[in-house]
Amino acid sequence: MEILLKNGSLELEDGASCLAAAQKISEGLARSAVAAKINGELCDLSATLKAGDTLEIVTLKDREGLEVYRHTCAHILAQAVKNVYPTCNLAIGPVIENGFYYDIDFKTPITLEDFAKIEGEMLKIVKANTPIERFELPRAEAVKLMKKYKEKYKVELINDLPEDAVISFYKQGTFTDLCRGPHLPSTGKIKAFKLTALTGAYWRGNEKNKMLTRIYGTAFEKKSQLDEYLIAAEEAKKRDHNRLGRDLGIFMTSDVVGQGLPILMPKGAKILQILTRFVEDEEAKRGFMITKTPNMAKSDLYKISGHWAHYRDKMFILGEVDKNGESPKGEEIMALRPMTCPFQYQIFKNGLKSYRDLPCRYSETASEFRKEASGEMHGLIRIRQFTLSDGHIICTKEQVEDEFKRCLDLSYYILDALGMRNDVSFRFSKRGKSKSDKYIDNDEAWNKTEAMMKVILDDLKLDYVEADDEAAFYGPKLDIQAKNVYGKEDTLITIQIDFAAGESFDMHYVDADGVKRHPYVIHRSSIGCYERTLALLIEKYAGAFPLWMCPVQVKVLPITDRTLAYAEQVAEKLTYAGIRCEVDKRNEKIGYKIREAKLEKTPYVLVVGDKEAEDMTVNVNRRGVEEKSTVALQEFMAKVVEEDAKKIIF
RNA sequence: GCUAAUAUGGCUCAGCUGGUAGAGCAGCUGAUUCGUAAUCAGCAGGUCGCCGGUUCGAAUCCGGCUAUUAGCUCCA
Repeated sequence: MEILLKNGSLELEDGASCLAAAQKISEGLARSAVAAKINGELCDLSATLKAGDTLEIVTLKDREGLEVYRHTCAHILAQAVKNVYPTCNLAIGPVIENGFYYDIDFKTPITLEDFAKIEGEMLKIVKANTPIERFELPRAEAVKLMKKYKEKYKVELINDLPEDAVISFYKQGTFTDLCRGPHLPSTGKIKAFKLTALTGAYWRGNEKNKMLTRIYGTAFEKKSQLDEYLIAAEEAKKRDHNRLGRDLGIFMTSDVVGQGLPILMPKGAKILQILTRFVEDEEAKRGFMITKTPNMAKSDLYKISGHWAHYRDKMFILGEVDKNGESPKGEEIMALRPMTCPFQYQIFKNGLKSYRDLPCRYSETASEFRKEASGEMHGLIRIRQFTLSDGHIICTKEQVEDEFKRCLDLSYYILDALGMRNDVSFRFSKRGKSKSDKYIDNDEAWNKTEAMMKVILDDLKLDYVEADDEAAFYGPKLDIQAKNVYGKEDTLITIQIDFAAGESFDMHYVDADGVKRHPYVIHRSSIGCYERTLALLIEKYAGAFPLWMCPVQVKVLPITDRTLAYAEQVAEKLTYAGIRCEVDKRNEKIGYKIREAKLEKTPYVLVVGDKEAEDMTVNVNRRGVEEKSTVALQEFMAKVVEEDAKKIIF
């Protein structure tokens, strides 16, 4: 029979396997093959071919090949765990970005110390080089088999498979696991693996279900690649803002202040001030009106906005309330604001608006408060009080598209200045099919707004992923996502269209035809949450920020006390020119001072000695540049001022 | 909130199976006045996160709380 390849064709015996095909092409290919694709479908190497099939051999060079490899490793982990702890129950064991995990229900909890034992058992399974065989069963038989092995989670999985699903199993020696596959032909193919973490995870991702034990691991083709990966992961941790930010004196936390309440120290506060001024000025240039609204309000406001019904458990409430959110004593209840929207709406409602007043663009550097669950806090990324560049554009239906695009343009501009434009991805966060009570109940509004946003996003040719059940309680969002050093993704910036607020807040404007109409609202952030953005900046630059956002741009180091006066004179001139600088006045050797200034990642270090003092020059050490140069102080100042204004990203 | 781990001077960490704390860096003092990533010496600094329990005796064992970290859930 004839089999089609990417380039050319192959003559094989009837019923030949993919592996046989690979062997016919070359022995080398057969050795490196891990799976195959028949007519584009990923399958085992043992899968048989039919005349006319298109065949592609998958190796570890392919992403899918590595996934098959890691998935097989997950099965080896499962088998090893079953060997060591026969009473445990297996749940699921998928491949993830950098490896795999397996969720397991242990009768008695295991610890990290048990990893050695499990890894040892895995090694035995690999060394035994057991063949891995696929077989299929009808549903009833499949359930029976898993019941025999007392795998209750697998039984549940089988029962939830669609009616027409093929139910397949993989058997390696005495171990059999429910799995769609494909897998490697035998366990001996695994060369380098390691178990990396031990955590908990809810069965089926639902917090109402039992929490299982999740074992994370990874596997590579070669030991050297595994080592490289582990070292890279260690290196990434050194950039972790939560460590670096503290080391560099950017922020701290205090037990007595509380969880999720970071304290920004002078350097961190300075960076935020620089970013805030930049953003507020840019917003003003783009027609935003700055507002300053209260940090708290009566529950009455949140009842109108829907927060009281949909968001109350995440709010800090001042005063005693019952489970319906009412004061048992009939007192006035205040709450810290989790968002700025309802406050800015009050400004719009102040006085009758004409269509000529629209779009009405409000923005504010707002402190917001959200009672995140205790386990959810993380450094500066997830906190309970944060500063959001929060704004609302109140406009006509016709203006929505243009205003939305302007919001995105502003965010692009800011991301460019931060050097982060290429670090983000886009998510269209919809309610989608999910209709839980966490969303405002208005199908028409949801459908209409989601459709409207999709048209805009498609028109912008944005490369976005759609995500159901990720919307805000009041509407869909365009989320601009960024990843931290651990690869965990968070929302940096969000732009949202709200179609219901006009009506629920009774906002209106008088249109050209004299009719009162409800406006549309765009909720948006330009730079996102300052603390979170700062966290990602620390990690991106490993603390070596672009000049314009450095809390200390220049450090002046006198060589001896003789030139201290000159150093101070230099610093005074720099400060007067708007350059942020410090003088290291300590009586230390110049090498010592340079070392410290460099560890602090100061962009410019100026060494001043007798020579420099004599002719009003400075010896310039640029961060990351080996050569040093002596230039006139005036010249240096002009250069730094220019560089600062340009917001050059290095 | 859940599953786990961790908590020792400002920082990084030692302190084995319970006998009552130690180093390096930082700090302070003195000497040194030095030309590009750590000058030398001395001093000081800790009720071992907090509260309770077991014990003749707890940094060490047990419980509770607080905080931190990874993950789950959630999310700007």
